[in-house]
Amino acid sequence: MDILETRELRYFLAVAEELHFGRAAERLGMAQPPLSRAIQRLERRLGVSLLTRNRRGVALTGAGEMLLYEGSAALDAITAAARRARRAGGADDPRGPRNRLVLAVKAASSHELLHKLLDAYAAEPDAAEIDVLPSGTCEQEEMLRDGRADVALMHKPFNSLTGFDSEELMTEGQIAILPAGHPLAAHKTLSLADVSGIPDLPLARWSRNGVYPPGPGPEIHDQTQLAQLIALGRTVAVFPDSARAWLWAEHTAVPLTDAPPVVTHIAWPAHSRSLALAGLVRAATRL
Amino acid sequence: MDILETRELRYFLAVAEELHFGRAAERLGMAQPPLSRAIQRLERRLGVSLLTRNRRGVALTGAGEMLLYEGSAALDAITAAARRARRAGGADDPRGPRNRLVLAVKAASSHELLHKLLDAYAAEPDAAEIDVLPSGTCEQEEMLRDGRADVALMHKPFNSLTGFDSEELMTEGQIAILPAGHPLAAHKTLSLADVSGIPDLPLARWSRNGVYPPGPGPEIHDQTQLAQLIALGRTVAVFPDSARAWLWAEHTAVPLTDAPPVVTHIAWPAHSRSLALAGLVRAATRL
DNA sequence: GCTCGGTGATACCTGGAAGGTATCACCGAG
DNA sequence: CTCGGTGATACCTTCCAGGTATCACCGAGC
Repeated sequence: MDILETRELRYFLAVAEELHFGRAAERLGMAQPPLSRAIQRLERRLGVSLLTRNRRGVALTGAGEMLLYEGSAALDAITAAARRARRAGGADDPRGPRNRLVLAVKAASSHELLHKLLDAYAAEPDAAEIDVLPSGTCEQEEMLRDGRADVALMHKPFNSLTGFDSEELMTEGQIAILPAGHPLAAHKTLSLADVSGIPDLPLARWSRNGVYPPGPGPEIHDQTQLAQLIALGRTVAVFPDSARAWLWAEHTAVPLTDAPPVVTHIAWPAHSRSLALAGLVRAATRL
Repeated sequence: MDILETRELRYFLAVAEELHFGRAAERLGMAQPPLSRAIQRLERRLGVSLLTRNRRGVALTGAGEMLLYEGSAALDAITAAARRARRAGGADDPRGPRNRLVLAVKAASSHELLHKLLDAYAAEPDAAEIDVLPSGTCEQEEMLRDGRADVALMHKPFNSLTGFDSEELMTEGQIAILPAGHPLAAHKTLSLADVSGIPDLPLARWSRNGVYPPGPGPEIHDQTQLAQLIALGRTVAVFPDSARAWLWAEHTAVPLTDAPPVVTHIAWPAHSRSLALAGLVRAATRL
């Protein structure tokens, strides 16, 4: 029943995502025929057909869709197990096995809360070492799932907390960051509608999992680039209040009245049972 | 990095649980030498030592403990993926792929709520078929995790809901079920202390994952056996209020004043995204 | 209609890994 | 000092994963 090898799962996921045996094989660094055979074997073993091969490509069956969903989670769990075991044994640490915890934080988020958290935790007795791992926009969930991180700072409503345990740390409003010279910068407050429909100032677009939302605004790769584009009067961006910390003289921050508040949580996989993690969470809730 | 094959993981878990290569190999249906080699290979590949082999057996290192924890979850996720894919494809259903949902319920729990739930859901348009899967005491969590079930009725505080999403359905008090002739049966109410310290009437013991808690009372395998033992005046048991449904004439139910209330939840894996499941949960919350 | 490009499947071969048996090396208990 | 019990090693066999060459199929062109 559990005759599903990691390798087969990896192969299937590649095909299910590419919907093309040739490209999937290339991505896996192998030839196409063994890949076809592996999938056939898997289908035979499971007793269901996962893909329909018709003219012009491949489509997923119901069972295939199910295996794609559940299988990605399972593969994440496996790589997480391997990674966490390696870390616990100090495999990537020349100083040998020590108590450490990897904390994922959005690269663009405020340093203030993070500093307070790290200081508070470092003061605890038997504090583990914390590796701070900067992550892309909304990448923290994936990092927790596949074991690159043990705990993360997440921002509702941008991150989804399903499957994780979490504690609320902080709530803040959002601001629009405008070029200082722009007429709208003179306002005391703005609404989302005010900043989303400006013809000469399109909203900046952040990538999410490598994909950019559609729209006229520029595609943003990092915070410095964004800051520059705003300073040049080319775009406007919406950020949590704490972004004020990195504003330039050429920027103006205006509070948004109707933007949803951003709630920062500390979150971790629900099954975690680590003392170091418990200590960090305790320190966080005491902030 | 994710070079951790399912087979290797299964092998390691067997050794980690048995702490003995010979017994683990027997359990896996293989000879001991290839098992030893497989574990060595795994340790070399991960770059950490998982077990310390000293005189008189085997012990887990820190990395080994981590892999035991995370690895069991990962193996569950894999078997769940395989099982759910098989089910979605109708592999074990001669009538072919159809929309079904497996609901795990504690075998001894009340039929009343279950009936109402199934009836309410069956009335929905496009209702999937529900397979009701009776489970042992507190086995529902495991069944959700390894894919034998898609959704479960759980009873707080007996079941842990960590890692699952859930909705509360019902709260009830607990009762002591006594032989009708026993002096205590005359009381209007009792406390936990009253029923746990009776010399001639030791508390019945249910198995949990095949293990029985220590105590003088008889080991119970099923509800009928328990009912008989109570009727014979040999034991007493504590149950949620709804157990009144199956009492015999020789039994007397007495409410417990200080027993924690039992809350029935409908629970499912947090990552589930099935329409049928959503419908069932909707029907459940409307009860 | 026929070819052509692109798809996945099949045939066949080969190297390596997984598993089995026999045996060793080690150590603690008598 | 042996003996029982442990895990490790040596060596062999089998089988499967992967590679190359090729086929079978189909839709789009000319």
